[in-house]
Amino acid sequence: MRVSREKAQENRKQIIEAAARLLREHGFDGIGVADIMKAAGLTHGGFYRNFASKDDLAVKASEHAIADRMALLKNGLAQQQPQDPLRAVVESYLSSAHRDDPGSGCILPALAADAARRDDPALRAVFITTIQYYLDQIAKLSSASPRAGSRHPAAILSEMVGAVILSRVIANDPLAESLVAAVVADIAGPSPRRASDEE
Amino acid sequence: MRVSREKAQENRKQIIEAAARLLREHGFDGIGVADIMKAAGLTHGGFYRNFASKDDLAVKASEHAIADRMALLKNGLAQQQPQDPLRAVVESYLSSAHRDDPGSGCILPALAADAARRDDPALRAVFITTIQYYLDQIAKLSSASPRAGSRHPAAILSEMVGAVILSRVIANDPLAESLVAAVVADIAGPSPRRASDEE
DNA sequence: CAGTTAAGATGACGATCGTCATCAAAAAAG
DNA sequence: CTTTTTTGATGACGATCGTCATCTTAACTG
Repeated sequence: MRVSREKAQENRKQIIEAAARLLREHGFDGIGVADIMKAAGLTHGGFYRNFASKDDLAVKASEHAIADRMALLKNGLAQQQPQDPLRAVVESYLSSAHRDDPGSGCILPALAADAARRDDPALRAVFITTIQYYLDQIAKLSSASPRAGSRHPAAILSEMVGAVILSRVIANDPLAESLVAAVVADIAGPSPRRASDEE
Repeated sequence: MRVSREKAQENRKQIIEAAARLLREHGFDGIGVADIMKAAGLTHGGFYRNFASKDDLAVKASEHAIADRMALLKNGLAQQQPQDPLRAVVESYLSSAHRDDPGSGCILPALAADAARRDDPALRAVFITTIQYYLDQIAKLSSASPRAGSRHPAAILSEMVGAVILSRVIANDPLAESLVAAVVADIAGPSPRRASDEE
């Protein structure tokens, strides 16, 4: 049952998107090829016409996931134009929306520990690129922030990623909310008064 | 082939220790019961006389792993008596010895992301206890540190855990060393001059 | 329109998964 | 010493794993 080239290309995109979500939710070893294909609305048969291996898909899915996130961050900043962009990014990264939905979130808290266990250079490369991207962004944002660049971007990124991971493992425990609040305040300073009543 | 009670107890300990190492190295879904038993010097047959399930073993192994780490931290501080204990802990946590050997390291960077994906309350409880323990220790240590308690323990712990995870995924890339150095300096301040030439 | 190409469904492969029934054998209990 | 108990080895179960061969079918090529 051959389909049109456009349909085939769309199917391939569906596979990558389903994989991006399911791999982040269940880990590289927590989800199978068949389940990914089913989530994409296909059977497992056509998989190896699209990808060389499951590892290959993992690379493509990770790339797609992080490209999505980069676009989301860029658009968010462009239309919000926050006065403290670093705070805006941290609050978004540590929001319950992000913490409670790893499937559409950043690959670093979701998959970095998994990726560290593989010796797939292509996969590691995606994570190196991702980390470098975040470091650049944080450097740029924190220089435009009230607490101008007082900390190294690597420190801020580590703290953000660690906080998301820890908050996820203790989700539903009151400890989670206090941890997140402490980290937001640590990075962006205490919550500012509303813009209308600034001194 | 029955063995003595002492031998049986020792075997059980071997299983837990092998599991603690292999689970941290390969993740909960990355290693099987048979391989764990083999690493413990046994066959897979006797497993379910010792543990109710693989999940049950994961809980016991995580508990053992963190108890081991707590003892190591306690002993290290007791015999070193560092003048800046928080710095000593951070430097140890971010040392290449720890980063390059997840199998005998802290369960937070190794398994927290994995644990967050399971809805096993017993397993989550181990991680909640572990996090609470670290928060208490950091609170205690940082009040005895030169940079006295200026930051919330949750911020410091998140940063430490995140840094280990990120450094592991980019191991062998020069970025890893600079990230670790930046995080150590961020938490403990710039490397102090030797004690002999303090001002 | 006829011939060719390729996408995807079906189904199977060997391996491995978690789990358990069974059994041999030696330790413990009497 | 005899009997009972229990450890751990053997082996198998159904399910699932990643991967691939085959075939149908329809899109593309000429």
